[in-house]
Amino acid sequence: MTVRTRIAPSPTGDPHVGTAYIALFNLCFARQHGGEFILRIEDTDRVRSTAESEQMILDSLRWLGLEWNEGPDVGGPHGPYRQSERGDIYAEHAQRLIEAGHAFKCYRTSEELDELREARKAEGQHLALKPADLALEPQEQERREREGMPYVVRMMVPDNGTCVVEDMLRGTIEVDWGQVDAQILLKSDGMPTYHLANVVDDHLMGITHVLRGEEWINSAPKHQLLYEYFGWDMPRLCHMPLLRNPDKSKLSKRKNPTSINYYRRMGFLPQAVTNYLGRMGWSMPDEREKFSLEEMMANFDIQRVSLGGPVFDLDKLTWLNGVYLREDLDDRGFLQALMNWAFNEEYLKDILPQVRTRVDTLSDVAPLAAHFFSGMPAITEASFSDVKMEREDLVKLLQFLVWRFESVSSWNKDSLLVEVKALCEHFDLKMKAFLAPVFIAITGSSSSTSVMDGMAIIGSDMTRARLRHAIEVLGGVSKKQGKRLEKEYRELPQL
RNA sequence: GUCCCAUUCGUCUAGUGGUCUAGGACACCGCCCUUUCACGGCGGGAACAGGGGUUCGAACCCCCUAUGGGACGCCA
Repeated sequence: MTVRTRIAPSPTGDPHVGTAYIALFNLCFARQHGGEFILRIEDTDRVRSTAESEQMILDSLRWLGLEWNEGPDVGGPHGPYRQSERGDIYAEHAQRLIEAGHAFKCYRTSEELDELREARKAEGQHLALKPADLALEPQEQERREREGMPYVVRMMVPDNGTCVVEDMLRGTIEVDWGQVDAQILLKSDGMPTYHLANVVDDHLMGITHVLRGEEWINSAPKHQLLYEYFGWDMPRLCHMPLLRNPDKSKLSKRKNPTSINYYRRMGFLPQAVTNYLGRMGWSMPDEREKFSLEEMMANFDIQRVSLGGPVFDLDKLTWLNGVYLREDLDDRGFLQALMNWAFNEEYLKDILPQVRTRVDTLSDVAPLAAHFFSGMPAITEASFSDVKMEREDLVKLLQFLVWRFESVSSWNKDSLLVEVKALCEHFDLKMKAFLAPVFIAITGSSSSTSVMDGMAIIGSDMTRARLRHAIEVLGGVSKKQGKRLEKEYRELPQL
């Protein structure tokens, strides 16, 4: 048995807890059956993945104690789709489908596609674009081909009938082919989409089981059809429930800290995080709350996965972490954990330059640098009383900053400065005035180390979490207010 | 809008037709322990979404409704 999961790198390289969650279940499932667990990072867009962001993801999975196999090199662009010496296996396979009449070149422009979709929507119909909808008049097709216009390769899909897909947990899922569109297989730049790449290299790598997130259910018919077109055996599919925010929506960084790095920085023990993830939608046969990865693998049974999307509950994770700290560590172990966490040369070397020039005695260091070693600062609305700004404007400023920070692709001082400057301009504030409330939100006091450096060091999730915390302390944003702010934010000129 | 998936305490869950006046955990509340605060111990409130079937019997099987989520990209 060979089980695999694919992970999409995030632009910041921050590995999502959802990624770790899926990886954990893949690993347990594979090990339980004595199989291999293959992890593949993929990014056919090549906008997210850099050697650095890839490394960050692998590092944090390793930190959690998850292990994986490389899997065979099937000759395709591996990982972030590097070009292979052995040629482009995806283009070759797409060509095979075209020759067999299972795929076709589509010269439709994106404007035309928008129109088609608009028309669909106006009719109140389903939105799927079928091969027949996309077909051009033969002369037009020929013209565009002759003029070398860009094209994509799409798969043929039946117009109607029922597609039956088997899921290991959900049983039979039936989808009307009319709902399934003529999926793009090869983009106009020649790169494969997930759908093609996933099928082709899973087959070549001998994958027998695929455990992935529930959001892929709707694509399963396309994948199944591709296997049929190629005449290959299809791996068994299993769609795991999605981790949720407290409001039940799909776990997102907009509403929660979702990065493994946040939990690491926050001082959670890797075994506690892994254990907690293992309790999401799953339970040990004896229902115990605390178990190691080994125990989970030994007792694993995919059928014990419950399908309701579990809400990620920080309180319970925190409690569980406390249990580990108290029960599993003696004084020595605790010290070791502390050193592994933050009291090590690697972390301290980033902080010391911030601190050295600002102290007169060594005993000044701990209070001054406290925010590098803590979670949410102990602040109240009164903490902001020296800032000459209305409460509402304060909230707006912090909220806008959070939103801008959400899209920062590479978390370092320079890119943060770009965001801050942009907002200074928008609010017509000097940098100093703008940063005053940010300072309090991040460091918890009105005098400390450089806040820009501080944010760079504590990382994106911790920074956003503290800014959000400050917003809450200031009374939060009501739904109505949030909508208004969002509208204003969207109208900001993008830089 | 269309389709798909789901639905047991506020949250994570046990439960796969009788052992369910529904069990455990987090959170909350109370009491005990304690020179404070924690930890720990004991206890409490708190759920089968609703309606129809099937069955001697339904949290469990079927149907409908409701609610929630997901998908509908030259993202993954």
